[in-house]
Amino acid sequence: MHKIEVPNHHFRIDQICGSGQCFRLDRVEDRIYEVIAGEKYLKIKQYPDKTSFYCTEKEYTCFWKMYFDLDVCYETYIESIDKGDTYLSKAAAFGEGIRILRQDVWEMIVSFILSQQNNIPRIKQLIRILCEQCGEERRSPEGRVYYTFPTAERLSEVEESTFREWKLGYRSRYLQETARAVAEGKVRLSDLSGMEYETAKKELMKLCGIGAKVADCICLFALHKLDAFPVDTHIQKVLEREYKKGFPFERYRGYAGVMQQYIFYYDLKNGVAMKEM
DNA sequence: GTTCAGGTGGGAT
DNA sequence: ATCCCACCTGAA
Repeated sequence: MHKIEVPNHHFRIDQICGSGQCFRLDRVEDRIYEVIAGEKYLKIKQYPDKTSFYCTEKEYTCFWKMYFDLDVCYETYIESIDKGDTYLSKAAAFGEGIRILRQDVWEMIVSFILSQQNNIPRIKQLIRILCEQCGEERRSPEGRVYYTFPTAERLSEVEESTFREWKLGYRSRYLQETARAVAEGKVRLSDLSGMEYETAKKELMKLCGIGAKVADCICLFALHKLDAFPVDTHIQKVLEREYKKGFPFERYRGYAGVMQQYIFYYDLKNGVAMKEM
């Protein structure tokens, strides 16, 4: 099996895995991860100093390098952090290997519609059901079975009641209506990446089940609009606790979303650590 | 039994 | 505009 090796410069798969931006990236063995993006499958092995991508040179340069945003230097983002901002400095040091992925728009729309009032394991489970029921079965180079992410056209054919049987709950209607709207071309997904952040966000919010928070997640994790700063209940609490005078969005103009990820990951992992004490 | 988990839509003010 | 609350489900 052909593989590509890259140094781990501000790149940690486990951190990306735990940052909640991707629901189809999983650790399958020690150091080994698998990710499915749209129709594509990739096996990854990450050592302390380097990462092996099990794919061809072409697949790496044309897709995965871009997908993991490996052309961008995240050290620059981290170095720009206000040294007097102890909380953000600690958060960034803790999650320094996080990268903002460039995921598929439709996949993020569905994933974050399902994410509301839901936890990560359950979101993953719901996505797994959708892929197994409506995606296409494929095999990895090593023969592992996986399922592609179902298209809007395919999901628009599914009854709302069927989604409810699959335990999507009240999100069933949102998904049904959004899949239909996208399949009918009411919102043209291919146009979104060319739009400014605010415009793309407004366009996304035309879809049923997509409010400000979900739209920001889609802007950040699919459209790579780094201005997007999704505020969920977790981030809200951190802002109230650590930034009573307001978060310095001006200072991080153009990449506040990267800071959001450091904060989110830091808060999420510390929350778990606290519970285990 | 209650609350909460990475919110949103719809209706009342 | 802003507030309020119902909404599916499963786990603590």
